[in-house]
Amino acid sequence: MTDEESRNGAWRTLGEFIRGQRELANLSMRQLAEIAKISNPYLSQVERGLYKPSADVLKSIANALQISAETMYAQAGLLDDTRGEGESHHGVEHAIKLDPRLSVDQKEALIRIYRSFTGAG
Amino acid sequence: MTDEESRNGAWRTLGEFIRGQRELANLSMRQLAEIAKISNPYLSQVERGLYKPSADVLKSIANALQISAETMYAQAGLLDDTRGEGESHHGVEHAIKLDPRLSVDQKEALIRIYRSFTGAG
DNA sequence: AGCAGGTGCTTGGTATACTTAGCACACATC
DNA sequence: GATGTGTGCTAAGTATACCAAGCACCTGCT
Repeated sequence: MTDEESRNGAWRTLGEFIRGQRELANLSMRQLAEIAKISNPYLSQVERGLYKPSADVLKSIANALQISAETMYAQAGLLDDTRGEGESHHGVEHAIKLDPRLSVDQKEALIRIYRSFTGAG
Repeated sequence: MTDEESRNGAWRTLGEFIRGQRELANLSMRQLAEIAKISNPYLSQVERGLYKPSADVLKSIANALQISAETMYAQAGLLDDTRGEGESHHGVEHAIKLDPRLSVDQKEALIRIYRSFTGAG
């Protein structure tokens, strides 16, 4: 649910944004819905801010409108937070955390060693 | 859309990814759920790949785990991933090499350990 | 006047994301 | 042994994202 923002917040403008992009691309609801593989009534409701589409659908729509998914998520307020505040300077730690070849224990070990080298922080 | 892939595809690994990050952060399900403002049973189901969380929830979890929403979406396969995963195993070594806080010896040590963990190649 | 094909929107239902209550097991402390 | 607190998981319900069918309106055609 995440608060009441569900209905008032960025989702409203997201619908307007989609409608704008759709009209800009000279597509009817049915056309866009067809391409994005969603139903046209649903698209209608999304554009009027009645529903908040899932990221799946969002990506599909972005694709159909030939804009990046990132732009879409940004408009949806899903990327907002201060651009990687906590992690931006953790190049090594971040890379370690994301490495699928390492077990959790191995990650912990590596990070511990890394921090001992850099003096924590 | 996402017919069978809904349950077999990237969503499975997303759950594993979340679980890994959670354990790495030394958080229990209830703790993480508390921070991310979702219920712990739901988190359990997400981690086992039974459900695909909405972008909203995904962002919330990412936030709670102190990783960027983008990384989360990339893992979920929701971002036309142009980057992020390609660096998966070169990522760590590369990040180590680029870190200005590490001495050459320290870099060599870390990389050696890292390779011993991954079985090198 | 009629119908054919376009537009966006409403209705009613299904699938699934998500929650609250509670189970089953482990490890303590009494 | 009992009691309390931790863990993850199950069951059953609610909320909502999403779809198929169809309505109301407009425009052009014959």
